[in-house]
Amino acid sequence: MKFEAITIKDIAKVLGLSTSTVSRALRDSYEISPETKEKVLAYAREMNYRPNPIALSLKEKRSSSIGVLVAEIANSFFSQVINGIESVAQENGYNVIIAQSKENHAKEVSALHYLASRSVDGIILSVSSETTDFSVIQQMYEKKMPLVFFDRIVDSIQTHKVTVDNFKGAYDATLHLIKNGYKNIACIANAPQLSITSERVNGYKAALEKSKQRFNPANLVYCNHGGLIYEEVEAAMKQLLKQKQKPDAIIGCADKITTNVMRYAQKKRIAIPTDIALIGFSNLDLTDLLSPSLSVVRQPAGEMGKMAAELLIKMIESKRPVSEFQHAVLPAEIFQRSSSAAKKI
Amino acid sequence: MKFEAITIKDIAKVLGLSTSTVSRALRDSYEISPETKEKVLAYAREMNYRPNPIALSLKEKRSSSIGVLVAEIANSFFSQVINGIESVAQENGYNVIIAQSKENHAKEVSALHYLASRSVDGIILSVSSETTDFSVIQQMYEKKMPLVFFDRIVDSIQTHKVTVDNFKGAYDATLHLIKNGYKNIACIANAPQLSITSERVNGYKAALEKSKQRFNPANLVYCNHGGLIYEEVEAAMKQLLKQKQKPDAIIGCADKITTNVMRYAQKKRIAIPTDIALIGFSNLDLTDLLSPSLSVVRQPAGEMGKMAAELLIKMIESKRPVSEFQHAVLPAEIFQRSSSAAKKI
DNA sequence: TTGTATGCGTTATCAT
DNA sequence: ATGATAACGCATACAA
Repeated sequence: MKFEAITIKDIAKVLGLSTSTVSRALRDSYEISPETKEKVLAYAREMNYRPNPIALSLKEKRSSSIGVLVAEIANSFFSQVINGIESVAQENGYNVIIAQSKENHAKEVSALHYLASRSVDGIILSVSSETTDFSVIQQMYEKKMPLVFFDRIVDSIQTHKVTVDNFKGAYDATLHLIKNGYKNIACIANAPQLSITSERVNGYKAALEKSKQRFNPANLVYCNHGGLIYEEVEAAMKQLLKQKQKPDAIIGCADKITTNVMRYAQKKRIAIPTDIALIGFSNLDLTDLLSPSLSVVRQPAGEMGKMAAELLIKMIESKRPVSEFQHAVLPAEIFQRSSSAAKKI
Repeated sequence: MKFEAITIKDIAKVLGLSTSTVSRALRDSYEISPETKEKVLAYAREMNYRPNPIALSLKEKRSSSIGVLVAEIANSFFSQVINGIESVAQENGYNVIIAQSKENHAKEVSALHYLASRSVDGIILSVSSETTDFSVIQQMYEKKMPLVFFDRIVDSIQTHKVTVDNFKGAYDATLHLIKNGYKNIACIANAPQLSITSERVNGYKAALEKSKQRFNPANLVYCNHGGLIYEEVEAAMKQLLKQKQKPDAIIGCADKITTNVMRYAQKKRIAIPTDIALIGFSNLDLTDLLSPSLSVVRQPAGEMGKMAAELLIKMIESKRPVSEFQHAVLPAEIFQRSSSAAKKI
């Protein structure tokens, strides 16, 4: 049997006061005499009184908790985002409830219902790579659930959004390869329906165009599960490498795609970057140590989380419906390893 | 203004029934006539009625949420553990509330108070590397808050514990180096007050002893912040390398220590394993791709999380106080990269 | 079979 | 300056 926490009622009984008096004393109301106030405060401190947040939630019709929906917690990008969210939430007296979709639409829907049924005050989310049907999200939006998208956004829903400059990240990465003499650059992208995918692919294409390299559609392969499954990336690599004109470099458009390309290269004894160069989006801790095999496009994940949490909390706490929605676009950073150390370029 | 969810009272009013009848009909009570039941259920379904979990919590004195306290969410080991916890929690109708200590005792204490004040039904935790004073945890324990420790446990508190076989992990790792001909193996360990630290250090010492190698105290350095700060590991490396008898191999006893040793080696242009070998505890995704620079001791993090969550939920839901506490010890796995692929040894 | 009343912990409103 | 009461949404002991 669990320890019963002390309540206002307990304090009232012991001190021979009414619950309302105690409540007011604790909230430092002006209409309570200094002596009573002192007495109540002293006793409350002594007994380590803490207001019951659940009772408070019931009364205030808010739970002081925000839901976070990501594809996969055990993914460095998402865990870094959650890290940022948690720190801001904590500062503002909110708690963070985590749910994951595992890149699966059905799980995503059930997780959203789950969060809503937990009466979170708002939700920060990144849609699963599988999702093409946004009706559940749309529904929550219409029911005025405060939402903030990050990374993988839904264009058709008008709310705060936080993303990185995916276009520029991919553009810079491609240009980086071109400048280093690569002439036949392939791109393994995430699921085509994701906003981040088209942005990155467009950056890739734009860099080719600007450098007068022709875009070859055979050099662009999509991974519908975001590279989560190794076999998916393996198939993509096989497809790319069976061409007569084999690519001499690859852009990996997601964490998992990048690492699975490396895994494939290792398995097939393809040397990076001797046989083929690789630059990838990745937020893994070690990626800057991996070179010379790899250059890395790193997303400011913690910052994204913080910003998303700030926007959401502002949204929750504003009395009137928000009229102006922000779309914050943060810069990605490209890291390249020189002979000595990883350096930002 | 947020959408107002439908309540039992609303249903009762529309259907001309009392709230208790509706409540009972929804819970499929035997004392309600089939017709009434049908009517209520149909309307509830139509209106997409969901019971308010907060009201339920207030009534039942349980929140159906479990708190998780880790050092750092954005650490692959912890995020993998959280991943496991979340999946089990979800299955059992619990939600997961995250808090992090950042390896700081003051933050740890405040996070614990925070979770308790959020009236979680139980807490899964791994103590911060800084912590030497367990009085707050002890207090919660005495107040019957269900607790499950994982990884970094507190021996003096009698409750369920989930750890990996740290002794054997370090023992095997050391033996692995010895078998490969290393003669002067150093160990960079975590904070000395952590349970995992002494276990790993003991495994290291035992392997040396068994192989008739003398343990040299100068070859053992502790990192009080768990290697979280790069400078800490840098200092440890400098200390080790300034000896006349420089070590020819290093065991890194934590994720961050391992990667920061690599970072140091890279910075100082020390080749791994040519100049010095390294085997480290690490749960990073890429570590098995890093070789030949590194062998890795990997912890079954997801499993630990699942097991911890199962134990905690069982504990929460058992009516009587638990009499027998489990201490589950899971095996660690050592990975070594051969010329072609990472293989488990 | 159904309805009424009470309580979970808190605060706001209305007395006194 | 303080107390009594109602309300948040739900479940349940007790009446009818």
